[in-house]
Amino acid sequence: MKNLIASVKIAITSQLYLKDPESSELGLKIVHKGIDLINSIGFEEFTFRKLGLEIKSPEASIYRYFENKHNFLLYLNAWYWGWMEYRLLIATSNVVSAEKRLEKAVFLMTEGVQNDPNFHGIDLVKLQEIVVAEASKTFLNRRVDKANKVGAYQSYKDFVGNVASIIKEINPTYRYPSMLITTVVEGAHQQRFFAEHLPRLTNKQPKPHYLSKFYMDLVLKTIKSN
Amino acid sequence: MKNLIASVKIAITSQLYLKDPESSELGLKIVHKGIDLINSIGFEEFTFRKLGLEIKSPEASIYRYFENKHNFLLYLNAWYWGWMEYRLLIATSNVVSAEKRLEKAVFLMTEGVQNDPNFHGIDLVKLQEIVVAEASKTFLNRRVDKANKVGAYQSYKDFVGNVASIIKEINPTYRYPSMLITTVVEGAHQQRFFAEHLPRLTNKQPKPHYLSKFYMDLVLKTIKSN
DNA sequence: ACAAATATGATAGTAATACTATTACTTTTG
DNA sequence: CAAAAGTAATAGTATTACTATCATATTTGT
Repeated sequence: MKNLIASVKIAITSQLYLKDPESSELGLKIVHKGIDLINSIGFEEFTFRKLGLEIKSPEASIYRYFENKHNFLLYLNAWYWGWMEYRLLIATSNVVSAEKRLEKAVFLMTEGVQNDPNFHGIDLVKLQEIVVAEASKTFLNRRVDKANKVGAYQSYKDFVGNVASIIKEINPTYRYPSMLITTVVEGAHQQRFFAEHLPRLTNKQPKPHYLSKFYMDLVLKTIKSN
Repeated sequence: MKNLIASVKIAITSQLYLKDPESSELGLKIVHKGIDLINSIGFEEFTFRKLGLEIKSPEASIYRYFENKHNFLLYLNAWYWGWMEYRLLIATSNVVSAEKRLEKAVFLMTEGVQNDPNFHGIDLVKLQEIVVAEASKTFLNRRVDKANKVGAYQSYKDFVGNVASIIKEINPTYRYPSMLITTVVEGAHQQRFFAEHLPRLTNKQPKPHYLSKFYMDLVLKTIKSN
């Protein structure tokens, strides 16, 4: 088997899979084509049977990697936030000004992937679209506490923790950094969805980066005065 | 049949049901017990078969009122926002100061139902819990455009429109009122959920109304300066 | 008061989903 | 080169998300 592991590997708790999908060709195919399929038909319509037809492998083979489609979505979500942590690290290292680092973080949280659209063979544009449209389903259900216990949301928490410490640098007395960050992350996702489907619930602007500007303005005003 | 319609009726597009559930005893039972059941087992686990067992009526009878459980959730959501509009109207009428009206609106959007817990026989505390935990599923799916066309989100849009016009009164040049409001509404829902299940993603405080204070502060700072 | 319309109950049936199980074949590896 | 591990092929099950049919009960208009 050729080496499938590149220099940077996104670490994901082994509790989310039965067998590491990055350890075999079939596993990688499941992830890559799974992203394509969820992106094209949506998570509700997505089944392992359909994915099996796509990759020309039986449904049962996919079940050897993931217990069910919910865990597959948890896996993709964890991978996404692991990758976001990595991007945050790169974007902020060697930047002295905390405010500049915060700006980079907000940009990452609110804007779509642009360059670097492929990493470890994963289509990052599609993966991000999945996270925007489906990620809230990873926690808005009765399995959330169990999933949390096995570390399903660890990389998301770490990301939020990292941005929170930037805010603490800027204003050490500010009491709600995590609340503010998750409001921005989930808010930005919703606004992007609304802009496409329910425009009256948002205020789409023609100018580039209006979303990150809106949220950056909101964050700075909120944490600075008082 | 006795009169089931009280003085104020929440108007809901007839496209969301096959037969108006407020027009019969069975219909009301479906709605009341349906709220109880979704609240207790979650929307994924909820089926019309289970609800049928609860109300001792066959599954098929429920299908005469709602095409499927997704439309049932849309109906509950529409009802909730219709009721919120009504609450907003009551809370803001005869209040001269726009800022005071905005404060009341933010309070409604971010705090849990407290008094008035029963309206038309509907358990509003449970209904609100359902909206917090499940409402995003009403639009985060492939049927959103179809549902939007038949007016499923009308009362939510109206509510947002009403609050937006208060913001416009305070700052007529502010460009993102709807974006700001939906960020607050969806954000507050998420924070309440996080406080219970993923505490590291929020900053829960022991003091009362910390959520509405956080969001009121955020809104005022955002719309005022500049 | 009574026929017609309407609402509900009882029951059955179907296609698809979300899995589990078994056995056979094919690679990889020590 | 044999044992172990991975994959394919196939079949089977319980549940879900409906649809259909027919009998019975209730309401309604005249």
